Amino acid sequence: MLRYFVAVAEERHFGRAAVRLQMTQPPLSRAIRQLEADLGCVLLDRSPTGAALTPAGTVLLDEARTLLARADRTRVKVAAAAGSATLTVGTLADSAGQAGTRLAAAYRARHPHVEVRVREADLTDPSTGLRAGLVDVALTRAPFDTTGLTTRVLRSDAVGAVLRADDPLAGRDSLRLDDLAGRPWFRFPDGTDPVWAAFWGGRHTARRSGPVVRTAQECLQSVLWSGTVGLIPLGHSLPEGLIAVPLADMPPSQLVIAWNGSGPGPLVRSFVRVATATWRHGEAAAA
Amino acid sequence: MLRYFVAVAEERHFGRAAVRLQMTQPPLSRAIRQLEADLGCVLLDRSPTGAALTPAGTVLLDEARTLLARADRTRVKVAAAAGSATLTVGTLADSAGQAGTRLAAAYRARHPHVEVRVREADLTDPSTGLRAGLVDVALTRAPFDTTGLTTRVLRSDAVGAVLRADDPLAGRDSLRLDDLAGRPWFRFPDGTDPVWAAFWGGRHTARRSGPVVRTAQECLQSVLWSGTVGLIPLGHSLPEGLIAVPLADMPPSQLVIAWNGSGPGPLVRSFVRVATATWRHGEAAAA
DNA sequence: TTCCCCGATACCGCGCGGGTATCGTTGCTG
DNA sequence: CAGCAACGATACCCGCGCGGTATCGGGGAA
Repeated sequence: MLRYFVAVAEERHFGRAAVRLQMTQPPLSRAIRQLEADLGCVLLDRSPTGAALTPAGTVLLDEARTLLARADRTRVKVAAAAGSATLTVGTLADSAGQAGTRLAAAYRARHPHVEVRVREADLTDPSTGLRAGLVDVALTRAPFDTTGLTTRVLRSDAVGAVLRADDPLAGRDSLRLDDLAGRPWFRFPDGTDPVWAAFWGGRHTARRSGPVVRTAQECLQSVLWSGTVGLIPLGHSLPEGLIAVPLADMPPSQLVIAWNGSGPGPLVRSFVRVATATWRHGEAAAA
Repeated sequence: MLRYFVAVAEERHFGRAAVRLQMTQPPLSRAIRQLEADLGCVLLDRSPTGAALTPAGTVLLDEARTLLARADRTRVKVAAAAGSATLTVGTLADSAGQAGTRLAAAYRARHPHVEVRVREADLTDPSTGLRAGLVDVALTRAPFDTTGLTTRVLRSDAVGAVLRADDPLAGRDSLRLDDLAGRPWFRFPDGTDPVWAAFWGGRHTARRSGPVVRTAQECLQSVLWSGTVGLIPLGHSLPEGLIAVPLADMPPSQLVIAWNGSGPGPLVRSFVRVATATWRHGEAAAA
């Protein structure tokens, strides 16, 4: 609230202040009116050319700067008193995409004093790492063993088959798994097959032989080098020479955030919060 | 938020702090957890015997007290810079009831520097007073001429007929206007009859003769002294010897807050806010 | 006089801050 | 040691408020 006022007072312009605050003008106008009602006096003189400070507004601007600065210092002092803090994030190499970058930036901005460690993981790792305490929170893709964990779906992507550009099926705009029958398949790392089998139900996909893939990139390479079937959530960028065709009868792939169910600490709670917000609002902004 | 933390930290007990803050324990617990997530560290050690401050919590308690004190001082300074302020409230003598007392207290608490003037009014006065600028905001009863005004209904009361205890109809638990046919009636002050006539539609109630009443109290006295029909919103306390019987075919009487439609000042906005909250939450609390 | 710019308003949807009901744990006690 | 009481946590619900988009009114400038 006070930040809003400071922005408007410094810009002397509601529109520019809204831009600075990364919001739109109407709610900002309303917020300032509410602040005025709360304090019981007019803070700004509105005019078609902008806004000017009243005497009361001038006083408040000074005080608000002081208060906000002091509040920031308080955050630092409290963090210092709490001692060093560490958060270990487990992540599948490319599962988060560019929103993951925004998440990292947002979280660092909010908790500058927290040392964030990243642990790359394969498909089996996130859940075991969480249970073992090696990882505090994980960004990964469903399905995996969730016993004892709390999860939240961040986004859901349709899955496509990855084909070489010269593949006879490459021109189709939609495929079914049956179209890929007989082609060589890949395997997931040890320990994940049962989960995937359950997830896919009767779909005859997990095989006893074939190359083991841990990430989408390995899966793509496998298409190029081993000629296996490739699967990837749509929207990922593909190497030259590969094409993704939507698979009509594949369940969507879910990007999931997961953490240990029992008593997550403040850092984990905050991380989940920021992550949820990042994917909720951020996806639209990125589009 | 900070007030919540200070309360818990001082009480070292969530339940007692919730009482002090006039709220319940669960949302308070949640708010503290959010604060912890926001700051990225644990502030309180919970135990079955209460809550103890962590080092970070100790630091925050001190800082929070300073910040809150400074914020209070800021309110005062801003109000002083704004100069003296006056709000004139127009009210029908007894229309607000005891919730009006709570409203006055709440508003005074929020704006100690504002001089609130009260202007008693009769049924015609609030709307003319508002338009003339004699009154900033009015608590009155519908209907009245609302052209150029903004109104909000605060509560709605069924209307009853007031009878002397020895009246033949006094034993009934419900009446219709026809039951009162032929009885002497009262008049409203000059200028209100057209509005009331429109409000009541075909109901033959406004008469050319009879005593003029401006408030419910006068209407009651009229019953005692002139033997006229009396009308009153149910729930008001009645003098000895009078009884109110619900009138089935009378529209409910609405307690209304009204103000000048064009650009209400901060004080009026705040008043409307506080009044709305008072009647929304306060009525249940008073029951 | 026309256009344009700025702030205000109207309206909508979702998340959050309130609420109630209930649980798990723990320390006390008979 | 078993039962209980107390405390904080959780689950769930609801209404308000804060965000958004679309649009308006009203002064200045050309």
